[in-house]
Amino acid sequence: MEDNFNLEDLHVEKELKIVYMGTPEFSATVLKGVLEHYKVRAVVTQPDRKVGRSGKIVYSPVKQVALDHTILVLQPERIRTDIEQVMELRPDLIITCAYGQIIPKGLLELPRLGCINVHASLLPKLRGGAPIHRAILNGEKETGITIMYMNEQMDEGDMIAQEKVEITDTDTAETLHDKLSVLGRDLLLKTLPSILDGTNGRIPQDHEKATYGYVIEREDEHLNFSKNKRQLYNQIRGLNSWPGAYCMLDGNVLKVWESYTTDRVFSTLMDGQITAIYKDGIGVKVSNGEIVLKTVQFAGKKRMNAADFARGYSNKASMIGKVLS
RNA sequence: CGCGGGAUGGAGCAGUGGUAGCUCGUUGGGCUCAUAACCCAAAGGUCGCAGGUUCAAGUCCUGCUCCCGCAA
Repeated sequence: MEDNFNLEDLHVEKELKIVYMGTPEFSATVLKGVLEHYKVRAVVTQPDRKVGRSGKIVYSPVKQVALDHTILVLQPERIRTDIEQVMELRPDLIITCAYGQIIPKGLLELPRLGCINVHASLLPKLRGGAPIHRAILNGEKETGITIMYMNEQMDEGDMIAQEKVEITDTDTAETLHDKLSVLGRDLLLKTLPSILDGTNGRIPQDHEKATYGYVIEREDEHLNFSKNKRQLYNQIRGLNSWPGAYCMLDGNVLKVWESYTTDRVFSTLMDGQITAIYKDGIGVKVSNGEIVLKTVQFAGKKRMNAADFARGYSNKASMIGKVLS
C-alpha cells in the first residue's frame, strides 16, 4: 500500500465521497466488498422495523455492516421527500443496491459521478423488486448482474456492465441469491475504477425487450395444482428460503419448501389430490403428472420432512385421497 | 402490549383429573432366493421450566422460556 501511495491516490482518498444505499443481505454483501477498497462517507438504509412476533427491533443487514465499520447511518422514513441529510453530504457518487425505496430526482442529479445501481438480472429483463425469485419462477436458465446508471424510471437507466450466471435445476432463491450477491460485489468492484475515471461504457437498454419481476405477493406464493409439475417445482424452489410456497390442507396453510417431480401419471385423480405417502414425501397429482412434496410446514408447526408430517397428521384417516388446494 | 397455533421416548403425533399410548425409526429374533415387505419381541419418557388447585395433574389455574402460521 505504502509503496504505491502517490499524490493522485491521496487526492482521490481525500475528495471522493461515496454514499451507499441498500438494505437486505444481498446489499450487505456488496457493501462489504466496497468497503474493502473504498471509503464510504455514509450509508442510507431503511428505518429499523419491528420484526416477527416478539416485536424485536432488528437492524437491516446493511446497517449492521455500517455499524461494524463505524460509518454514518442515515435512515430516512421517506427518501422521496426526506433527502436533505444526503444532500448535505455532497456525494460524488451514490451506489444503490436493493435499497427498497424509489430515489427522487433531486438525489439522482446530485452526485457528479452519478447514481449507479447493482441490479440482480440481465436488464432489460426482470426489472423490478424481485428479480432473483422471478428468474426461477419464470424457469429461466440464466440470469445475472447489471451495473447501471439510475434514472427516474424503475431499472431503465443506461447499462455500464453486465455478467451472466447459470441457473441450475437445483438452484433455489437462496442459492441463486448467494451466487448473485457475490457476482454483484465482484462486478461492481471490477467496474468502479472506470466509473470513477470516466472511462466506462454506457449502453442504453432495449426497452422493447423489457420484462418485469415485481415484488412477490401473497398470490404468487399459492400453489395451484392445475399448473404443470415443472411450473410448480420452479415455484417451490423459487420461493425457498423466503417467503415460501404454500397450499391449503383442511383449511390450514401448508407451506412447501422442497419438492421433486416424478414420471408417474394419475389420470383418474383430481389436481391437488394426494396420490400416495412415500418414504420421503407426499405425492400430489398435478395437471401433467405428479409432484412429491419433500419438506413441508403446517401452520403453527416447524418445518419437517413431509413423510413425518403425514405420519403425525393422519392419525385418524389416511391422507391419501385428500385434496390440497 | 397486533391475531393465532404449539412444546409428550430418536422422528411425527394421540391422550375424557385416576396404570404413559399410536404410527415410524432403533436393537434382537423369525419368515423369505431376496427386500425398504411381513411376523414376534425388546430397549427407549423427571409429559418445555417454575409455582398453584386437588386425595390424585400430561390433563385445570398463574407466570416464564423457546418454536411456528398470519398481519405489518
